[in-house]
Amino acid sequence: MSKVLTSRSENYSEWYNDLILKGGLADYSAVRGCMVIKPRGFALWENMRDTLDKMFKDTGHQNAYFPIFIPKSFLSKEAAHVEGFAKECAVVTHYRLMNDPNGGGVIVDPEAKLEEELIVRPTSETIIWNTYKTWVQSYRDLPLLINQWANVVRWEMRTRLFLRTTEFLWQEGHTAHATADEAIFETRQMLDIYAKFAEEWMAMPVIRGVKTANERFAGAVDTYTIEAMMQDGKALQAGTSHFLGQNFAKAFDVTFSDKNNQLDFVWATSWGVSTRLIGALVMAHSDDKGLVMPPKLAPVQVVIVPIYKGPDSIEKIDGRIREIAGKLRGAGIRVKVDNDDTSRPGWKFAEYELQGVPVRMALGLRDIDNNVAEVARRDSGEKASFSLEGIENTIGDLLVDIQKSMFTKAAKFREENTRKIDDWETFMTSLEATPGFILAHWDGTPETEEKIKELSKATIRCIPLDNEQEEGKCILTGNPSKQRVLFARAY
RNA sequence: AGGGAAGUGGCGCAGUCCGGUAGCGCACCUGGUUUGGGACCAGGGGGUCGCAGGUUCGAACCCUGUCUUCCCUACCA
Repeated sequence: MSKVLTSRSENYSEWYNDLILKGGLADYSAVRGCMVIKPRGFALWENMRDTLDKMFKDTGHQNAYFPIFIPKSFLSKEAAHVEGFAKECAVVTHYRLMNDPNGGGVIVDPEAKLEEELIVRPTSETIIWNTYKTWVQSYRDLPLLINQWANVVRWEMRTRLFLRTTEFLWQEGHTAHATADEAIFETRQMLDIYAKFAEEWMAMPVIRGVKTANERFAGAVDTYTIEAMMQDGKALQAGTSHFLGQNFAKAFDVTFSDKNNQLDFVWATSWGVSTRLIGALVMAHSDDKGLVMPPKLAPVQVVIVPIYKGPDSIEKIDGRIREIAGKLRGAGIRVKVDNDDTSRPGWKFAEYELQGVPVRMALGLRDIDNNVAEVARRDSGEKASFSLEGIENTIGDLLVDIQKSMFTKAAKFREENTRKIDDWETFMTSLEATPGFILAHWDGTPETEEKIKELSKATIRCIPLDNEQEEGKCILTGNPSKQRVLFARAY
């Protein structure tokens, strides 16, 4: 057997790329920095999307859609916002091609220059707030709770499948409120929804926290984040929720009359998660055999592989398998039956492990005679013989257990790789030797944060919410500090 | 943008130093035997060697130019 995957310990980046490509989630595309999401990867995204979408709607949000193009002038209305995105925007300057008069292919028609260039949205705050201006007049129009599922483009220098691509899919929520308190509540509520999704659906423990000024979203007053630990000990920002204050309302002149007929600017939030979640899922759980999907999101939860012994057994086995698959589906389980006769069982076993299917059932004549199936769980690799009597309940319970075990395992890994450190030397050696999360004191100044980043490549991932207050001395400067913050190297 | 490497069937590569008309593994197609951990045998199809010039009787190989991609540094969901 030739080696299929690079091992985690050998080369973490290559391992990750192999998982995506060979696990069939995505491919590189003809366009630099962009990727093709393949059906298997997209099915995973759809499961994520549908789950999140329901959570958004359960909290009163509605979906809408805004244009992909943003007039250049919109971007200059909020100073910090431009600053943050200007360097990575794709710009549309022309609207027509023509045949090259000098022969050859087509060229941009110089006559067809746009009067005002259009930016391909890197995020939609500006075009949305320009619209909200016309939607909001009175406190009766508030709150405005809108989400959009869309693609955005950020012209990054270096890309990485799912984690950082030039174009990516995401959802972005944009809300408007009458009071700051209400907007802050919304910001926190959406952060909690993201955390719940990460932990209960992705089986990925996250730390909720607030970003420091340096790491804040361009144009936000406060940026909240969920940070997850990947298996190489690095941090990944998995979702953000921003309290935007009145910044965008002021930039786009969005005002409303309150009950006392007083005019005020609205208070805003925005929040988003992207296809990066797929990258997070892959890096958080997979092993050297391939992907490991949490049952709640896995496009296929159970694969049934028949084991034939000569052509006469096929009919007998297939009949029994259809029956079992029917029972499982009846119990709401997503089942695939692989009775493709062109590949052998051993190949299928390896393939579904690569794809991360949580449960595999193998069924041969031997099993049918004993009224059992061989059941293997992907997360631990354990195999056992299960009675076919009430198999739908047994498998249902098993899926629940796998979901739970995956979370427990990831949480344990995070705990083992999170340390409290109080001196600079240990901080540096620890980052090199055993990457992970470090809880350390910081004097609260952007300068110190910047200096630490420069020296160690570690950034403050967040100031955890409900953080324990504790007197201490800054890891770098020795200045007084009131609490520990979360440091890590990050993706 | 600065430094490093690579472009050869669908994928991964060898061949380049030393020029002689393209090969290996996987995948694919046909037939057969198989099927409880990535099967085996036999036969078969597919590449103007990134592109453009040049040197030469002759270029994947030498020379010049050019384009592209990947890796390492700064930004980011």
